[in-house]
Amino acid sequence: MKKSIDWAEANAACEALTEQQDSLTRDIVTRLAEKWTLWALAELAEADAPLRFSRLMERVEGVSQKSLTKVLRQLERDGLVTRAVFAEVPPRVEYAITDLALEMLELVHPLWQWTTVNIAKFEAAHATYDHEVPARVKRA
Amino acid sequence: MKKSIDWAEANAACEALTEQQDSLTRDIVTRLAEKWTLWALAELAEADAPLRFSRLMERVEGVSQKSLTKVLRQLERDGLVTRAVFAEVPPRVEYAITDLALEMLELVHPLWQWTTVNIAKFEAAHATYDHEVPARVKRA
DNA sequence: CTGCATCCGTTACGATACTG
DNA sequence: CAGTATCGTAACGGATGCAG
Repeated sequence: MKKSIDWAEANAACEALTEQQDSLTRDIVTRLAEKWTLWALAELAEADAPLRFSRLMERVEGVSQKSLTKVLRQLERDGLVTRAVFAEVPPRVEYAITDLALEMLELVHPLWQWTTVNIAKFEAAHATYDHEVPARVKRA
Repeated sequence: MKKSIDWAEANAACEALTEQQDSLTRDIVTRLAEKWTLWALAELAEADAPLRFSRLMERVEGVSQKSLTKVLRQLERDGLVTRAVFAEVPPRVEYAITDLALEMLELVHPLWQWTTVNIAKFEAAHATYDHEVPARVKRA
């Protein structure tokens, strides 16, 4: 069960990237954990069809217009969603998830799954933490 | 190659969690992508031995003391690293990665790997994005 | 050596009001 | 309907100085 990562290989892969590519990799992964990104992607994936801005906003419960707009713009820039504007009145804009994003979600899913399965361990860790004295271990 | 996620099942798993557990799951995943968290964990995993604060700080290039301290405290609370204080002079504090964190890294690794392998696609997406008019599609 | 306290600029996010 | 503009709050993260 302990297949342990090959760090030599992993480092080699990292160093094969340009400075810029390495930075971009970091950015992509970081963005995944911004407050609404994963949620929005998951809703688009689950819908399995293009969604209008307002439909998507209903599903991503609690997001503000501003934040959703920003997140979607970023995802579009990253090639993870497509944005289709229809010149109608009233205006219609549809967002859809790309194959690239679907592939990515396939990899994020096991991580999420594992976290939910092991959530008890994290709860336990938090419960026992209080004992520790954060700063000094010192006696009086 | 398109094994697509079973959303019904995924949702069921989510709803089996308490409000608090769901929130904690989100927190854990979110923290993984905070600026230094993954990097610090990876260094501890690669070292495969406890590291002193200053050794770790050398390896996590560019991190400030403040940020590293904060990250390590959080990881300790989450049960992902252990912190051993030795009552010596000068003081020695050693950080080590836990099995829980190693298990987690196993799942994060493929995501990172995939991102580096597909980095060209993201670069391409960014390169072609400029054409789009972010706001109005309007004619003149 | 470890790491807390403080200052400070930047970014994230929400609420509200307004436009095509 | 789908944003943009503006405002205010909060959190992030670096730099520096100090303490045990």
